Amino acid sequence: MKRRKEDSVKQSDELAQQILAVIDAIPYGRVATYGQIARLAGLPKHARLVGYVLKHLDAAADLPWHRVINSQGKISLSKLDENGLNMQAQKLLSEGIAVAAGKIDLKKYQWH
DNA sequence: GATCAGGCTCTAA
DNA sequence: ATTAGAGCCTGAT
Repeated sequence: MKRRKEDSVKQSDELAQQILAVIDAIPYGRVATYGQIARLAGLPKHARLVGYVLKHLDAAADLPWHRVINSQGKISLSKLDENGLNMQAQKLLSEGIAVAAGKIDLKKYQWH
């Protein structure tokens, strides 16, 4: 992360902003992959950063982080609720997105 | 600065 | 279809 001095400050902040903006734009009933989000945000190779940002900055924001999955259509997190079920999968299911064995059919639900 | 780790991705086996 | 290894980049120590 070394850039021109003028950018260095807002750089990281903007990256997060862009990422969040893209995620926020994911429509109901649709999902997107980390890589896709990174690309749309203008960050072709920062798929991991997307995950990182979400993990740390989702609490207060009302972002549909559950609509973000990896390129294989799987859920990477293993956050479980009191019933031992995957929270993300539940949110997706309640939006009408089919989740079979932790996997989602990208052909049908991926956002373009 | 040098190092490490991470909700990833791509390709090959 | 699943797994393993290498690549990429950033934020945190």
